[in-house]
Parts: sequence; C-alpha cells; structure tokens
Amino acid sequence: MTQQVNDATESSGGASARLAESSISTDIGFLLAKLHAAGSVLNNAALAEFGLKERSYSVLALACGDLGPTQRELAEFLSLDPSQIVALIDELEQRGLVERKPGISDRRQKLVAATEGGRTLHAAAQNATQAAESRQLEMLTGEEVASLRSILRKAVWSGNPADR
Amino acid sequence: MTQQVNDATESSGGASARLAESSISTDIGFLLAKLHAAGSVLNNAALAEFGLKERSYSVLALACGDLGPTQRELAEFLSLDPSQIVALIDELEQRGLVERKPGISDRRQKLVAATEGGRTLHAAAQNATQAAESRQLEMLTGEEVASLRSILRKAVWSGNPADR
DNA sequence: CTTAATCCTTGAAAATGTCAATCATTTATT
DNA sequence: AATAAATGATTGACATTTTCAAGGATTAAG
Repeated sequence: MTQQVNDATESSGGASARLAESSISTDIGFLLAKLHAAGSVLNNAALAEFGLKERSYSVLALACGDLGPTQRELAEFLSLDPSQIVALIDELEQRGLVERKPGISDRRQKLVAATEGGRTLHAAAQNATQAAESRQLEMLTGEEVASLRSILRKAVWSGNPADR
Repeated sequence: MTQQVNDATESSGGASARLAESSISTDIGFLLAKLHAAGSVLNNAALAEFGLKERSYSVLALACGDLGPTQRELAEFLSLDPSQIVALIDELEQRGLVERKPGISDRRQKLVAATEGGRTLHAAAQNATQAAESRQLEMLTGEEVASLRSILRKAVWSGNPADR
C-alpha cells in the first residue's frame, strides 16, 4: 500500500499504456492498487498545506466525532501496527490537535479526542481531500461514483448496510 | 499504499467496527486503501507458496504475454522507481523465470521476457491469486464484481474503453 | 493471591521508498 | 560529422515505513 507515482500530472496514460493489454490489468487487486496509489498522491498533496498526511488525517478524523477511539481501535481500524499509532498521535498531540485521555473503565487504554483546534483543522482538511477525490473521479458519472462507494463499502464491511 | 493488516482471519469486523460510524468511512480513498490492504494480505499469502509477492508476480505477469515490456515501462506502469524494477528482475532472472534481452531499436533498454518456466509458474500463481480475489469478494454478486471492475478501469485509465 | 492476558510504549531489524550519480546509448543541435 | 543534450539501466546512499520482540502498567481469570 503502499506505492507512489512518479508523475502526478498524467493520471495513467504514459509511454507504458500499451501494457494495459496485459492480463493483470483486469485484476481487481491490481486496479485497486493503482487507483489507491494515485489517490494517495493527490490526498497527500492536498493535505500538505495543513501539515498532514493520509495517516495523520485519518487519525485526526477518527478523533473528531463523539466516539472516543482507543489507540488499539485506531490501529485495528486503520490496519496499522499499534506502535505506528503511538508516533502519529505523539505528533498530533504535540501540535495540540488531539489529546490522550485515560480510558474510562480501563486505565490501560487511552482515548484519543480532538481538541477544538483539531476539529477546525480537520474541517478544512476534509474539504481539501474531498475536493481531491472529486477531481480524481471527475471522469465518472455521479451514478458510477455512488455505485463504486456502495460496492466498496459492501466489500470492506462484508455487507452490513447499517451506516449511511 | 502500502498498508498491512494484522489479522487476516477476520475481514473487517473486529473490536473497532464501531469506528465505521466515522465520516472517513465513506471516503472512497479510505475504502480503497482498506480493501487494497486486505487484498494484498490475501494475495501475498496465496503467492507465498510460489516464492512470489505481489510485486514480483506483477512483473512476471507482464513479462508473460507477447508484449516485451521495457524496464522503464514496467516502472511506469507499476508506479515504481526504476531501481526497484532492477532488483525485482534480478531476482526473477536468477530464478530462471525471466530473461533480459537487448532492446530491438534501442540498445540501452532491456526487454523483459518470461521463460518457459516463468510462464508455467505464472499460470499456477494466477490461479491462486484469482481464487484469492474471488474469496475476498464472495459477498458481492457477479453483477457487482463486474460493475466494480468496470468502474475501476474507467477511473484508472481515464475512460478510454479501448481495452477488454 | 497468583497467573495470564491486554494496552501502550520503546527500540531494533528488515523492507521499502526516494534520490543523485554513472555508464552506455540515442537524439538533437550546430 | 562533431558536439551537446537526453534517455535507459544500474548502483549506492539515505530516509521512511513496516514488522517484531520486549517492557511497565493495569485488568481479568484461576
């Protein structure tokens, strides 16, 4: 998931476009990797002006909202090692964007909550990433985007349509 | 990109499922990352018995098929640095799965072609990855899978439906 | 009360990403 | 044709990320 793109100006049609004939071009895994890689570049570029990357933005986003996530929950939800969460939160906390609070029923765990400043920054950053997402998918129709979102959610969460 | 998952037995419903309420859960970029991360784990697990990973499998797959890709084309197509391609091909070549041939019209470039053994291994590995993909998406209907594939291709290749 | 398990944290090791320099070759300019 | 600029592959150095194992604090189980 971790893959980067050399030239962000050209979405995917360089001198290697002929390789799209290959059989792997129809692998959903491969397409997922490519679209995700391209999106990461756009997202990180959009988040740079806020001093955030995809990772820190995700943590900040989860720290906003009234559900006080545990560091372990963050790690599991973001598919990251717990030690990586420590580093991410250290940085966000030093910048005054989130706070570590002791767990309510279990004092081993630490709940991560966004500060007021964190929420403000998140709102601005959210606009930027959503704009980047729209730009990346602008060749898709509204129906296609909705369909993509819905299918991805079903695939990721094994099909419980409980959430908006 | 490039994210990993800790527990492959459980697709996404662990103790952190409640975090799915968060707003990022509807970000296509986030969903892409999560599905891609989970798929990578499955793919790498399926490819391990052949001594391959996603990267080397992709290179091998592109080396099969009659289009003789250049190392630079491979780098661009796979969104990798050219130096990473060198290492990947070194390994595949040492195992006798691919060969480096001098470029036809340009002797600077090297064409990568699979050997007979490489093709045999690729065929077996392809079965394994396709089975893994089917397993990962088994909760989707056939229509949904087809729709997902088609939309992803359109998004990745900016909408030229020139390729099957 | 003791043992085992869990959460966060730290640090080290391995893998990967990024970048600049080099050689051989090709393309462009005079 | 001669020189200069550009390109493809390669190497090696450096930064970042991933992965693991171990530790202290706390909770759960026996």
